[in-house]
Amino acid sequence: MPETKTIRVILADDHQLVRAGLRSLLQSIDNVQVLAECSNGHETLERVEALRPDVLLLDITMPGLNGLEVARRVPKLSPATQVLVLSMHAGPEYVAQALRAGVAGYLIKDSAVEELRVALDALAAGRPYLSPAISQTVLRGYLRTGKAPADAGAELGKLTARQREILQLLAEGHGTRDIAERLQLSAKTVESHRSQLMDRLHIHDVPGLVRFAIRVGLVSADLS
Amino acid sequence: MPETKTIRVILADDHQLVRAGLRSLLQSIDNVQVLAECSNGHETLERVEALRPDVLLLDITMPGLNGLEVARRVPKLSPATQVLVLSMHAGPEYVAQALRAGVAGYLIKDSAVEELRVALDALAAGRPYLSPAISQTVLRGYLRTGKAPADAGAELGKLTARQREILQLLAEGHGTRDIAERLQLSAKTVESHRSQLMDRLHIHDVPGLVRFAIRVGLVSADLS
DNA sequence: TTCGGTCTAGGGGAATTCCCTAGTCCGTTC
DNA sequence: GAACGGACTAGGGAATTCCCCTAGACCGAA
Repeated sequence: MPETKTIRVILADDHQLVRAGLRSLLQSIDNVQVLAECSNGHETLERVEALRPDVLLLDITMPGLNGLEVARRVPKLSPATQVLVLSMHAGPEYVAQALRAGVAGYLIKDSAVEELRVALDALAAGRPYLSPAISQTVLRGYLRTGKAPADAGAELGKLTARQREILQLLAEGHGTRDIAERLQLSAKTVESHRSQLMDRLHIHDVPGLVRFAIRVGLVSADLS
Repeated sequence: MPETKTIRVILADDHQLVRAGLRSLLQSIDNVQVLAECSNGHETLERVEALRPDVLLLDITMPGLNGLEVARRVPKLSPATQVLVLSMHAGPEYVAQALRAGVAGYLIKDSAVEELRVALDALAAGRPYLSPAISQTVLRGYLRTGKAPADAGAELGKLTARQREILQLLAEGHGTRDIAERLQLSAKTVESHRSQLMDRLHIHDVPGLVRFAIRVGLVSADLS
């Protein structure tokens, strides 16, 4: 079926050049009309309320008022507006946060142009849209836990105290034997904990654990 | 004077959507011709060597082979090519790193389209270009310290190109065997590089390397 | 040409990790 | 109060990686 109806879009991204690029891209899609561009959260909310777009294409990382925060407030100002989040991150914690904020679509910045078109059509028709790359991840989380995967901070809460303790020491650069001595444990026990916490976080390499620990603030990147 | 000469550009950015947007934007500038798009470091180097563009428009954050690393290698492959870095960050440490890597231009993603045009013209004419927003910052840094803001990035300069490449892959979570396959090397060679770069950095554990890599911006803590 | 630095890679032993199993303790539930 | 599940502990054995040393090829600089 041909899309006869025009999709009215507001574009919000704090990077002017990226925004201009996206606008140029959107304008090349025939049934899309760009109503406005916004560069910060508050401006976005004003425009949404005034113009009532069909879709708000929204970057998450914006200064002042976060993209997610914007998404949470949109329904009150313009109930018919569907929010399509544009994010750099495919991690389940980011996706989950966005979904909790009530967004109808989640598109990774590393997506094909065709995906953008499909997503816009879906949202305009009232259907949700998730980037294929991430929907698997999220779906796996749903199936396993029966609910949305939590964000990074919450992931940390899923670990036991012992596991957090060992994760931190690990991320600080202490080896298995070292940790075992500090905690008066067998090296084998420390291995068990590491293995178990890796399973819980679904991270199975040490660098990944270190990045996670930094992300959730368990350790800082600038230790000696 | 009218710009009669066409500026031949290669566009490198790992986010497909952003890339498409920029391409669309570039194509709307009349004296610019986009020769190719690249999504990773090695591909970029190949294309640069093969196509010898006037300007390489280069995003810094790319997986596998860092944008700065790409910039460092460009002159050997195509001496006439000017590198125009596209970065989210205006901080002096980022700018300084880029300048040390030999880039001719530094453009913040939050720039006006007109700036992109001006920057391309400048580089094509052999003149350097810095976003006005950052040149103040850098200048202030110079004035205050009397020298380039060295900081963490300087340590990174102590490593060879190969070592930086392997450090990045390591910090991204790739194992020794994995890295060896990607770079078409023996696992033993990768071990050698790791060992040598550890010596140079005086960091002798993987978590420490990961934190270092994050600190200097070689990798981000929030990879999926 | 010589020299130093880089990139490559192997040998061999030490150390660590991975996968599996399993006992103890403790709080919750039926 | 007995059963159950989760947390914490730990070992065996195989696989993998790490560590230290050596060394050839190559290249640019002195």
